[in-house]
Amino acid sequence: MPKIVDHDQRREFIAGVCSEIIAEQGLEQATIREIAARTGFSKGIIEHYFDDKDHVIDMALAWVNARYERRERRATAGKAGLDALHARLCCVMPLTRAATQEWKIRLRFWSLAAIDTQLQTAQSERLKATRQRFERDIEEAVASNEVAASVDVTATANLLAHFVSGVSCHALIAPAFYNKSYLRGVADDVVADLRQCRAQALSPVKTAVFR
Amino acid sequence: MPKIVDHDQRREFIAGVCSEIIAEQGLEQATIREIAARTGFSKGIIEHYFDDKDHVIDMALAWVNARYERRERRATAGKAGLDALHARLCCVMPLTRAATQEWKIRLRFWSLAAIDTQLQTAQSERLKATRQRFERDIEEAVASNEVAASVDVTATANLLAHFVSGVSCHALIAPAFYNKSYLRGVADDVVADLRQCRAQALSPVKTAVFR
Amino acid sequence: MPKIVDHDQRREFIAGVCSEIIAEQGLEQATIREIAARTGFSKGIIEHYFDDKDHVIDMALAWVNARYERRERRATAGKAGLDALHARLCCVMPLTRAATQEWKIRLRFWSLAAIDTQLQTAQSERLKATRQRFERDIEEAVASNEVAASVDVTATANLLAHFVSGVSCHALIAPAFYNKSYLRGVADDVVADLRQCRAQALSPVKTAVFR
Amino acid sequence: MPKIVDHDQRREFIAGVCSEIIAEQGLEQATIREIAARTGFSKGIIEHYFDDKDHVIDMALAWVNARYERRERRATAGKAGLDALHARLCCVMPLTRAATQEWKIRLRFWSLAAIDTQLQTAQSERLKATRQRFERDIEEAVASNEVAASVDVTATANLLAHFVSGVSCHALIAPAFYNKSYLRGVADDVVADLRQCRAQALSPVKTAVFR
DNA sequence: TATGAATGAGTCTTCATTCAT
DNA sequence: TATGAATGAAGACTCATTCAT
Repeated sequence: MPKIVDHDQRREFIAGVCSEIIAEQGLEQATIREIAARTGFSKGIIEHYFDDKDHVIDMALAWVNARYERRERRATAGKAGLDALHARLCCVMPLTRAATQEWKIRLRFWSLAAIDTQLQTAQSERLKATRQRFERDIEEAVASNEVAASVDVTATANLLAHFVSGVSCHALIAPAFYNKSYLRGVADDVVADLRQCRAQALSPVKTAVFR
Repeated sequence: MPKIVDHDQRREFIAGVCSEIIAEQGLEQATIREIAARTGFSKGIIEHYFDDKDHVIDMALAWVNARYERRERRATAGKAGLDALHARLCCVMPLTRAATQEWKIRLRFWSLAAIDTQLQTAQSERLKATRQRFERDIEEAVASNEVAASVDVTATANLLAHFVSGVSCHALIAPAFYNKSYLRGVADDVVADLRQCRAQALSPVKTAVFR
Repeated sequence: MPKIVDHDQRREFIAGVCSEIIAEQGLEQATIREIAARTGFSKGIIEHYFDDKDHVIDMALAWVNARYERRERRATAGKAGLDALHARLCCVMPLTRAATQEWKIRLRFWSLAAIDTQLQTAQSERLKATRQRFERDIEEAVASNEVAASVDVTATANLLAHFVSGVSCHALIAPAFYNKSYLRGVADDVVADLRQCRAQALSPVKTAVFR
Repeated sequence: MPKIVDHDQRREFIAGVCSEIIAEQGLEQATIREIAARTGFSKGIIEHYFDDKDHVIDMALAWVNARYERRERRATAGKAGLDALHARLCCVMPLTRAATQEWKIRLRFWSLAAIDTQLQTAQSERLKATRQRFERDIEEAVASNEVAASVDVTATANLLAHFVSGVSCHALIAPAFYNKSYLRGVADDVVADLRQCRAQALSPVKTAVFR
């Protein structure tokens, strides 16, 4: 019998290394050769566990996404409403090495999806899921009277998603200016503003932004 | 007797074609060969006018940025305050073929800058300039009493920048959902919310978001 | 206690599957991988029963030849003279799926032997054996007075061999034109013409062709 | 201006070298590397003149076919009827180095066409053209009373084609037995037998073979 | 006996770049 | 100024073969 190898486990390992390369050196440098060198395997072994290079890349993206979701679940476990929302924001934004790595990869795949219609489905699905998690948080906040019922949940969730994507992108390309302290500040502010909605009992506005 | 050729003009032409390729087919497809084929020039001519391929790419980015700024200046000419801000937002967001093309290219270069520190300077400079234009608009709006003086101009400008980047990215990868009508809607809402600040005479909050 | 396996039987099975691949997809596609996949065995098992890939290929050719001879013996059993000859012709020509498969493989190995002197010995031996079977048929036909004694047996056997190889090759590359009905027709004609030799009592000519 | 190179001429040169490799070492050895080495060019230059490897191979086959036809035209120039037929037979059969080379290549492509339906069209077209040239010769022979009018022209042309293909194949794999002297002998015999048809005024038979 | 993990050589192809003309 | 000939490096992929288990 041959050496027993857990294919999934090894695939995961390779995918993880590949995602590191993508984050550090770029998608173009994620060559079979580089992946082999970094994993310590030979070039051929990569093909042994994957159909082709695209398969490795796809798995690397999936690996990153899975890791992010695991992290987000851990960060929001036991929390609800604005608390959960705050944790979620802090988990997405590039506040840790892992989150920064994820954004570098995400940005690259967005730039691919922007050009290739075929890739848009997967990316927009993920976007939708993110927005829905925000919606759930806000709904909980409304239910627990943390936020005024007049708030447009969907519009606000969308705005939050746009805001968090934008600030994260900006943090990647101007990390000195949009540093961790800045990121934490805007996360606090955003949640605080949402909470204030209840206190001031404002008339309902569509987006609840800049109100 | 050599043929008289306007070098700058030709460089601009080539840079423009190159930026089209980047937007349509991706940075990797912007090969000397492809650029030569699309421009109708021979391969050698390309490197005759440019140092090397990177030079062409750099010029393509510059060309796109220049075109954007020209467009923005035209769109905001004669406007001030929230009017100018609204025009600026509508000009940046992927509401036209040109703006969409620009975002595709911008996104790609952001994904490069996220990895390569050397490229961050140029990108963050541009980001700063964008924020400053927003600041000027808001300051004008405050001066003309369109917006409450209590607003934190810099924080709001930053938020606007984050928001517009985020929504533009999302529009690229989920164009059906975040379509032109959606984009115009959020632009209207954002400006309307800012204006409402004055009417309700709210207590000052730091970010003026989700208040 | 090791599993009891009939080596020869398994080798035969693998060789048969390999010959199928060669006939359907070509010699180049007859890779260890493909053979393993088609047989259901693992890659290692193939080389366990064979020295190396060439060994498998050689056995595949042998397997095809053996199958052909078995088929020919059955087809000519109890027959003699022109009857046997006719049966032999019909058995060789690509009139059945099996015969067609055999010709595809034969053609490929001929094209190898044409280049590699080492392979010519085996192939020319087989050619000689075929010719000799034709000679025996004709001798019997002469003995039983089916064919004129003046016929040059060896020359005629050679001609028959050339003819049958040529028409079979042509049937492989122009199957619509040189179809089964055509093949049966020329087999009938050839035998009929040989028989007519006796009736017309022609003066002996060397090749007895086109006379 | 760049060095002036006649593309067609260079393509022809490369195709010729490629056909040599195919004939001497086999189609599989006709790699870009080998072609480059034999031509003295670098690997890249091959791609410069051809779309891809298949293009080179296709051109090599075309080159061989063209050379053959040129040779056949020269050999039959000024001849007609059985004279032309004899010249044609001697030109096709592997009596010269060139003709032998051609058969090695032809055999290989036949073995491909036998498997790949797509390739059959071209090959069967060439087969048809060959048969038609034989038909023309025979018709001329009939017209000039060299051959009995009772001969079935098409059937005889087909038979000649089968015969010449078969004997050529056999000469490739058993060159010692079916040597040049043998080939010339059967060519003479076949033509002589056709001529005798007239002399003996035989009753018409369908194939005029072995009569 | 059997499996499949692992390796490395070889193939086609693409590309930036240099340079002779 | 302009062309494209020529080179060589690098990439993905396929495959036979070896070997540990």
